[in-house]
Amino acid sequence: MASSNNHSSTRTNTRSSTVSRILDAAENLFAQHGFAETSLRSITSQAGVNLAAVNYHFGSKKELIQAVFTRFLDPFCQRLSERLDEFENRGKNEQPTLEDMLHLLVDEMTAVPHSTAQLETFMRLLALAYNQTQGHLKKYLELTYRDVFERYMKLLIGAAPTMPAVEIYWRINFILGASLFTMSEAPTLQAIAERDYGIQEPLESVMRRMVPFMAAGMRSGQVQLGQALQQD
Amino acid sequence: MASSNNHSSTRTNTRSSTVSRILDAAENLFAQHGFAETSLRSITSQAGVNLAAVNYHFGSKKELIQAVFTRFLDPFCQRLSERLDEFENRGKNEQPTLEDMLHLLVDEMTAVPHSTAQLETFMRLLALAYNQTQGHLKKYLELTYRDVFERYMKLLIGAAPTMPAVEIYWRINFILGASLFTMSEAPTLQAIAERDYGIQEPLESVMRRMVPFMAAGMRSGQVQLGQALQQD
DNA sequence: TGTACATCAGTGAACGCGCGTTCACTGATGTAC
DNA sequence: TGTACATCAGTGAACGCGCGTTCACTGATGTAC
Repeated sequence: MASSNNHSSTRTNTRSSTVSRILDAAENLFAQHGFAETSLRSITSQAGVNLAAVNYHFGSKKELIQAVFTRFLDPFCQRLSERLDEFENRGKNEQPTLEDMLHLLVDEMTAVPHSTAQLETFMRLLALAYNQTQGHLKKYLELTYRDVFERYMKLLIGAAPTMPAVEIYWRINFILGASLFTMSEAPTLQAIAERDYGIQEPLESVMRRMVPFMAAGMRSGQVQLGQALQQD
Repeated sequence: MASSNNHSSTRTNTRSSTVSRILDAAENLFAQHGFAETSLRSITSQAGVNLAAVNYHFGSKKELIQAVFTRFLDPFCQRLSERLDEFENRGKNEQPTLEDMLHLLVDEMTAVPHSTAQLETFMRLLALAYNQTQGHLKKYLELTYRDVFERYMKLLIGAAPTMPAVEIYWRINFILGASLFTMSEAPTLQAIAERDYGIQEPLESVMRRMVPFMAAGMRSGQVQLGQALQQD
């Protein structure tokens, strides 16, 4: 059934809402229960379509999972790539700072989804994908989006303070982990924050909170002459 | 079958190696493939025991999963609790620092497992457990280990710099996320570090790298009179 | 304009498979008298 | 010391269930002549 997969892009009648209904339902159910724990029956019944429609339109459950990610990541990487073009073309003395690079990600992640709820949902999916140990999904994502990822990393390393490359490497992973966790657990964490501190804030605001934390972590141990107290 | 579960602790003949063989196999396979993706058949065949032995000794797959966590977390929390006693009894002017509190966790986590490999395995399991959305596991862990967790948090907050409580709350979650991610992905990340930078280091060393990063992140934006450059 | 055919989205029912769990059973060990 | 019984760990085979996938089919729409 892999060949019939092509129809959905060649024949993009807006009436083929079945495809997007399936994607919507899959996105939410996967985020709530995980990939293995979500059955095609629960997806198709929530979407109000026939069970066989998933295999008809996507070929298999695997390919449906990939399609859910593609729908978010394609426009995200497209936008990110354009912003990276601009950064790369800047002169030597107007290179982006660490904070610029971090805010850039927040900007583009919040730009793609239709709602805050959808952003939270997708962050959960990203974290789930990362936690998959030996699945097809991780390989698929690495392969598909490697180019943009590597361009971003190059600029980020350029903005990082001078220190051994391996130290930068580890700190970038600390940042990545903090982001994935915070955003994928956002709804839970926000609820606790509201209950315990009475403070209600949108996900984007939480993401902005991460920037000074991460920038300071990256710069830790680095002697900053004259600018020790103005770094965020 | 829940009642037959009690035997394994009352009758602790060392010959009941079936139980620990099952736990060993389950620990590794769960970490490699996730809970839902690991069948009892694969666990029992790797352990070299009969399929029905899991239900006989543990009652159900759910309870096996919980037992895997208990085996690590019980001694860990026991040790941690004793260290917390000591910290809590200290005088006002010898309170533990942020770094003390972070190193404390590293100390006790590395003390429990038999090998580095087992530590990595267990960190994967912890991250998997956290990523479970609405499972029995998260509730079970929260309920069972809440007390020690809350005592640790109280001391950590006491060691944190003066800033709005909600800011501390978010930053602690950033730390938690960075830790879970780094440690659960440790084998992969270590392999990349060795390939790209030729540096081979044990997991404990990576965990120690996190301490200054996190401490600096926690203190970001905080004015540090006179001690600005000696904080790690 | 009318007819024949091809293409497509979508359907209903069934398929085989692997899963967690159950159950009657065996054999070894410990205990009571 | 010997016998009867209870308790326990472990077993082999089967159970029913939910899963992803398949397949023959329908009906609507587009195209060729």
